[in-house]
This record gives sequence, C-alpha cells and structure tokens, in this order.
Amino acid sequence: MSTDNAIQLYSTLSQKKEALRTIEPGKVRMYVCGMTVYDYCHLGHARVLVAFDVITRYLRHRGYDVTYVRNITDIDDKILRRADENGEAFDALTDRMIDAMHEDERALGVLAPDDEPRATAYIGQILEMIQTLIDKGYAYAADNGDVYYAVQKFETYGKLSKKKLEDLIAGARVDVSEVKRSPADFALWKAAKSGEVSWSSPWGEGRPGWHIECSAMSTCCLGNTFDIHGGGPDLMFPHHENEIAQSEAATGKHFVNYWMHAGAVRVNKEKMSKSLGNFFTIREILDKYPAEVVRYFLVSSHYRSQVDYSEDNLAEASNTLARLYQSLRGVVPAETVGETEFDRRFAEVMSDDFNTAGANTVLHAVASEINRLRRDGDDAEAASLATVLIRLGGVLGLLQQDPEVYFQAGGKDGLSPEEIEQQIEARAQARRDRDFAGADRIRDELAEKGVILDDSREGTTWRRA
RNA sequence: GGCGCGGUGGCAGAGUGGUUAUGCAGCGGACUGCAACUCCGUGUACGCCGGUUCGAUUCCGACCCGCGCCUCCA
Repeated sequence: MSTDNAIQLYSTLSQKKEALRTIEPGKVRMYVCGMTVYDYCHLGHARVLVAFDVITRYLRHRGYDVTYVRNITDIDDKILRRADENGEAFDALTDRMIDAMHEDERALGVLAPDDEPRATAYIGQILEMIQTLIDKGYAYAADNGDVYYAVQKFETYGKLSKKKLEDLIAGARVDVSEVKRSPADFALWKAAKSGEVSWSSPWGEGRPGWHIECSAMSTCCLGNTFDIHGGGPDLMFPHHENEIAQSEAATGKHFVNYWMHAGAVRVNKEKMSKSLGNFFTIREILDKYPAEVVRYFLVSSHYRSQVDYSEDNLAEASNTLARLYQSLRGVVPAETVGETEFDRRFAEVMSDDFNTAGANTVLHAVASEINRLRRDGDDAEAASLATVLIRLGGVLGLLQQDPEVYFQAGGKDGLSPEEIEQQIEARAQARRDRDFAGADRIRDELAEKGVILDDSREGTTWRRA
C-alpha cells in the first residue's frame, strides 16, 4: 500500500484498489443510487446511507470539493401497487416516505446530499435519452408501447458484474417476454395500463423503466463522465450494469471511473429480505437503540464487508461507544489543536479504502491516552486530545454530542434529571454521614430504574444504562 | 449451473512475509467505604492439505465450509 497521501479505493469494475484520480483536480463528483420510496427505509438502506456519508465526510476532510448526488425513485411498479393498496395517490405516498426517509437520515447523522433528483422531475431528460438510444440503434420500441434496450448491441455488457451475456440469456430465470427481442433486454419505457399514472411519449403513454432514470439523472447532474458511482450490493446487477450500457451508448463517453458497492446486511446470520420477513426498518431499530449506536455498529466494520444485525452486536456497539464517550466526560475540549500523530494514523487507515474499522482503533487509542492523562492530572493535554477525538469522530459522524447528553438520553425510567440529582444529593449526605447502607440503597434503587452513578473526585455523575 | 466474496482468539473486527491490532466479554491487580468509571496486567487466533521461502496467518495451488448475485430488493 502506498504511503503517500493518495486515497486508495476499491472499484468493483477493476476488482482492486485504485488510487483516486479525480477528473477535475480537488473535485469529486459522486452519484449514489438512493431509495425507491414506497416504504420506510430499512437497515440495508442505513448501511448504504452511512457508508457513503462517511466516504463523503472523509473526502471533504481531505480537502476535496465533493458534489454528492443521491436520487429518489419516486415512480415505479412497487410504488403504484402500494399506493393502490393504500388507496392513496402515488405522490401522496412518495411524499410521505420521502419525509420519513429524511427523518431517518437526520437521526443517523447522515448529511444531506448536495442534490437529490427525483425521477418524476426528469421525465423530459429520460425521454431524450431513450430517443437517443433508439436513434443510435441501441433500443427499440415494441408493439405494445414498451421500449427496450437491446443488450446485445452493447459489446461490453456484463463488464461490471462479470457476467457473460450468453449465460444470462441461457438462464431460465430471466423474464421471457414476447415483445422482447432477447430475454436479456430490459425496459427503458413501460406502457401504462389504463388508469395508471403516466406521461406521454413518442411511444405512447407510459412511465420510465427503473434503470434509465439513474442514467439520465446522473449524467444531467454530474456530466457524461464522473468520478464515483455507488450503491447497495444488489444493485451491481442488473441495475448498474444497465446504467453503464445506457449511459455509454447514449453519450459515447466513458461513464464512471470508480464503482463502489457497500456490503450486505444480515439479521441473526440470515439474509435480511422482505420474503423472509426479517427486515427491520430504521425507525424500528431506533426505537430500541440510540441512533449513534446504530451508526457506530455500522461504522465499526468495513463498508464492503457483510454485517450481521443482532441484539448482541448492537449491545456490544453500545458498550464500546460508551467507552469513547466516557473519555470525553467532564473534559472541556481545547479550542484549537493542530495535527497530531493520531490524525496522521487516522488518515493513513482511512485513505486505504475508507477503513473505518481501522479508524475506530485510532479513536480508542486517543480515548485511552485521554484517560491516562486524566489519571495523571494532565488536564491541558487531555483537553487537546479530546478535541482530536471529537474531530476524528466527526469524520465518521460520531461523538458530536455532549457526553452528558449522550449518556442521559432515553428517560424511559420516568425520572426527571432533577429527581435524579436530588437522589444523588441524598446519597452524598448519607455517605458524609457514613450511612453506607442508606447510600447503597439509593444507588440500587436508581440502578433498578436504569440510572447508573459514577463517583469521582469532582463529584457524582449519572448515566442511563 | 455461471460469476463474485469470505473463512482470524469466547464474541465483534482490522492487519501483516519475520516484531502476532483494537474493542466487548472473562480473569488478576490498583483506585473506591463498597461499587461504577478509569488505569495496569492477562489470551502466541489466523478453515484444511500441499508448495514457494531461512521463515506464511499473510504469496501460489488443491480441498472443505459459509455467504452474495444471477429475479423486485440497498
């Protein structure tokens, strides 16, 4: 691995780490496939959201001017079906889900993308791209009003997912449709059934296929060629493969320099999927764990690795994050602190394909050092390192809360901070009176309600378990 | 069947051709009235079999096992 400052990132296309060379010096143009807004976001979405949020934060930390575009798919079969089931207009459903998505993002500390294009706002550009593809001979209109992409016309089809076209065509699972010329062809435009939401086009009333919107929006927002394109692991094929075919055929230009894919989320060692019924929405999880714990859980392993969601793993994340916040408790961070050895170590591991697990180790090293300094009474140096810890944590989207606020959040115990303070004072009096049985009784009672007391020379602080 | 990824100590999870992270849990000690927090100490783990090498968990090959995609899915 290079020891210079270049950021190395793994590209799915080349299947290896490559040094990041941006098209424009100092600028990164990145597009990430976002949500289809027919339901609440689940943990898998959170994984992608957090992964690319950290990537964006680190690139900016390193001085890059990042333009981060993440689309919203707000028209599609699933949306229409769900809206129909709910008896609501499709856009009422999507508006609701977009609001919910934004709430979830904010809770998880995910920064808003710079642009969040919606498919329905790009119908004109989508139609233009489809027309171009037809004009260039890459697409054809079927008799029923659908328009398809003729996959065999695109010579390098399969280069991203390493699939051979013959295998795909031979595969029995590919939808065989009479209107398609080849089983592997995919829809660019879908003719509307009667009563469905539709837009007019040269091929009749209809709506865009799933893949074309991302080609249209990404090239419109970022140009024919841009730096990074990301998404969830299951988007590699067919979605991203199709995007490449569409975009490169339409523009005649190389589409994307680096393809990045996050790892999958499993639940109790099983694939999380709708059919297994074991998927968790972000809001369900946030009901059980603080958002920062969920984020910490996600960030403590590498973005490309598979993670397993379980009670035990989240509980461990909670304990581990608490250790970091403990080191910050009662420390007033220094105003300004220059680059330290910890910053350098952090940059070194993060530059290696955004190794957040390695970065996490650096965070713990800083916390340990802070604890030692505090033990030795070197408060000034501890204050400096607290600033470093908060700074580095910030690059991962962590440790930005006041420690006391972090520890005292929750409050399902029915106790107000004032009541707890009163109890603490009562216990302090009992201790002064050498009434340790009485003092312990108060502490035990609070503990039963999930309030834990920590004594120190400066006094007693409390936190919620 | 095709393509891809991975098997690291009780668990989570990085990494490296030789000095064997980090965290959680456990154990011992310090601190404490007792705890909690914190600190110190403590665990020679790298699926299996060959090969290359002075030396492999790390490179190469075979094997076993797990996972993902190939179908809407982040």
